[in-house]
Amino acid sequence: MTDTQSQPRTTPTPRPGVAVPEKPALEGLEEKWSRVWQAERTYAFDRTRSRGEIYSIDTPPPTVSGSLHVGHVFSYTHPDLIARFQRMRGKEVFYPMGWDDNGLPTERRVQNYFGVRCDPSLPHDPDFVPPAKPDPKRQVPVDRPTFVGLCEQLVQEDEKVFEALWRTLGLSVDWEQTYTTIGPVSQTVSQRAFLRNFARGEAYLQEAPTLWDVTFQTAVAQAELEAREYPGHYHRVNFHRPDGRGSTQPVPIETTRPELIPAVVALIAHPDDERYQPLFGTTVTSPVFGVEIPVLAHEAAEPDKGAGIAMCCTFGDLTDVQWWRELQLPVRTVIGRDGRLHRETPEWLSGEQAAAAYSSLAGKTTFSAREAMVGLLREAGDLVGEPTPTQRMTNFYEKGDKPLEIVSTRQWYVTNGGRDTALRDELVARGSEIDWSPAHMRHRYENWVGGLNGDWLISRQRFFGIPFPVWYPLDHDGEPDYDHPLLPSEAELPVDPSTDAPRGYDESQRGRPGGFLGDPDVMDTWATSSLTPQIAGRWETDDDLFQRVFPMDLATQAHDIIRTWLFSRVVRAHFEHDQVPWSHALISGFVVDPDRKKMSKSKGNVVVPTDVLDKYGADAVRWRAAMSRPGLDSPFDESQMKVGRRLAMKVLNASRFALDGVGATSVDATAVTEPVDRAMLAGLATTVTRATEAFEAYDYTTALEVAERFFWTFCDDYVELVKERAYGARGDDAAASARSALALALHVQLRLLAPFLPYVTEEVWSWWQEGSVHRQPWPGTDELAVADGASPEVLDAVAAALAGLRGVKSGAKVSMRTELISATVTGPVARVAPAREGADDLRAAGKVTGELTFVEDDGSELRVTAEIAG
RNA sequence: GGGCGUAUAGCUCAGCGGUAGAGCUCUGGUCUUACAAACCAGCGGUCGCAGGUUCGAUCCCUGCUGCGCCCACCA
Repeated sequence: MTDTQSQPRTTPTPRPGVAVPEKPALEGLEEKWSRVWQAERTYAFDRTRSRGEIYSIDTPPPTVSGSLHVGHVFSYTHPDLIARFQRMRGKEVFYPMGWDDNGLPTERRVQNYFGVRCDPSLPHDPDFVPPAKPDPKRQVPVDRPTFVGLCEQLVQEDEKVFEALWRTLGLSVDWEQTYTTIGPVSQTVSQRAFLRNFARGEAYLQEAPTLWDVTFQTAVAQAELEAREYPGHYHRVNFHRPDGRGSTQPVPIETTRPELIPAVVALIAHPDDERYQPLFGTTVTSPVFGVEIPVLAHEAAEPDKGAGIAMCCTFGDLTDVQWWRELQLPVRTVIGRDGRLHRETPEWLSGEQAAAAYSSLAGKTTFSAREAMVGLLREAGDLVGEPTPTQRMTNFYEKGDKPLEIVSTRQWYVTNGGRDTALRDELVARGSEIDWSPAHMRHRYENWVGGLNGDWLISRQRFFGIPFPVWYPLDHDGEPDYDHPLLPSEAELPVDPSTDAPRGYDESQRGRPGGFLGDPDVMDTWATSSLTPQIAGRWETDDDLFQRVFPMDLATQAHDIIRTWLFSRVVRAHFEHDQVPWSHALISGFVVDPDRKKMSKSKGNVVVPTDVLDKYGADAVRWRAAMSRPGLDSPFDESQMKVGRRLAMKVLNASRFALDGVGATSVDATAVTEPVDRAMLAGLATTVTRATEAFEAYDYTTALEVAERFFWTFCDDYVELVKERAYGARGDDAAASARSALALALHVQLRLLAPFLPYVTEEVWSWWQEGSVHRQPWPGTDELAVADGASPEVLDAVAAALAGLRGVKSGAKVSMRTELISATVTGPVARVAPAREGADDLRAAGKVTGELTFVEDDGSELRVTAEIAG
């Protein structure tokens, strides 16, 4: 990290024709400088540099079809702060940007925007024109290639908007290094990684009960679940003992989902539950349908829940899946992929009465079927009492609004430790190889990995995604052989099995007995974005680049996607490269509304970033972003934007004073002789050290705080103290000292502030220096060697004394220009002695025309008395 | 129920073993030729509660309480 320290230092040599505007302003700086940066390729990545000289960054590809709020702007600013610091430290920064355009959010947006929906069974219509007036309630069915084309068309528009926003914000991304998650590079990388996972046994195809969203009609993964409160009713329902066996007493159970009674396969109670022990091993019959099912014992049954005996259906919840698997129960599916009960009467309900009852449920949604079933139970006399309302937690797809069902489907999985303890331990251990900011975010990672209960489901029954590079041979009956998939070679990638034929076949054999079937599914977007380091680094297509940037140095993201994006990248890099994908993870918090609620479109509390950027300027917004520390949520408060804007304005004005007001444009180190000047530079050296240490520790907030604090003191105290002298009030030598110190201090401070305020610092730099401030070396204390041996204490003490003089005037309610006939500074020797060294500056700044006396005593602080003229 | 975080001035947050800091707000003042969308000065806190360790705790330990986030919870 320190190997960049030896590069040559710039010195404040003014360019010919220093030009300072009469009235500097913030307006227009974003457009002016982002244009220059693009034209000059200021942030272009030089790929000839070695891995040790490169600093590479993996940032989240934003969902381009999603809506943006200020939280995104904040969290995207954070990696830029680090990127700019590292670049100034001499690192060649690899800072690409990706667009996440693949997946369901884009499909949804296209459906609404064009008023269409995808029907993959339709033949391709190359002349399709979307409806002129989209009607979201009557979406026009379109074929899959057309639908994908519409998606591609729309995301291109979205991506332009995003790039413009990021450019305005001043992200120092190399815009020649962009990727999209649907583009050919991502397709090739995703398919290649998948083929390798498959070859190593890390990816597999399995028919199994799957969490299923009935709205989008796709499987979803554990990481996409969201538990929400959902209203329902407990129904007490009688099961019966078959005639002639033991007691005729009914067996009541409680259920919130009576519509699943036709799918019941067993009643289950805890093995130690004495109430039900006599029933274990016997059978009961279901109400209404009269299906005979066993009563079984299992540890997962909880005696104090409901009636203490549960009805197990295939499948009502994840516990049902566990029972079905462990007790080897049959599958009796009644709910279809559309969330409705099957239209045909299931074969196990063959009895006349059962079939008749089922016919009143067939084809209904779960909601309607539940109502109908309650009616049937009531008629049969098997509903005990009335249903009682309850609120229960139910799993939803995070983007969906109906509870998930569990449907048995064939899906692709990637192992992630959810079913393999050894792998889980390895992946947990990977978390410890990452340096986390803040450190406690590692617990989130470990918590999530430790709690996985199944492998990673990567297939989705959707359209705008990367297809699986897989076909299945069809036997003579036209049945697919899923155990022997046909795979392309890596050289053939990318492939689309819905339009490409596998090797050894031709298109005419698609769907024919003896022919082939393309895998209809696409990969989930996380399956692609889990490979962003490989995509950005051009894994396997540009090995030279890849070895220079991978593994990366930094991953930045907000804490909500540790379980998805962060973890999935670790999984992929673990399998493919046997290492972590980056050494450091910087986790942002959220920007929340003033009531500390998460911003969301539905709550209507979203702050639109373009509004605040227009109103306060990019530097102000970046300042505010930098003030929110890693991992901490931060309430949005518009008044704080003003503070950042004030700082940016102050940089312009103070610079104008130094450069134009007193002509402090160059440095003569030998001229810096005045104690106050040397003290200021000594303080600046301390500031440089502290800001650098903070940045090295990824603590950009502290780096900003120390630089900013120094800058305000510099403006309010130092500049005020030396102003008269710099104008020449005490002769040429004293003025030269002040001017050199001012120029040097400005030169250093512009660079300290450059990562945070890229626009104003660049603007000021351009007034008097060559090149971009963002390509200058980060300041070092060696540049301030002129202050060696000096102590900041002189400036501190003189500034305190000046504050005392101001206090006298403020108390007397007179102008700061008012002259003082006499003044006395009293205090301990440790304060008075340094104050005395700046006596002349103090006299000038405080307008002390008469005697200025210093008195040492035993007091702990400086005290000032003064006599006002007139 | 489990995990993590957090509790400091009206607000947003620093500090973290030696009797509290910043910015914003608020109050009063100043048109001081870099800056009036500025500047100067000031008011404001028994550092969530209860124990413990220590010569001494806002800071360390234990417990409690509040708040936030993540996970689990569909009988």
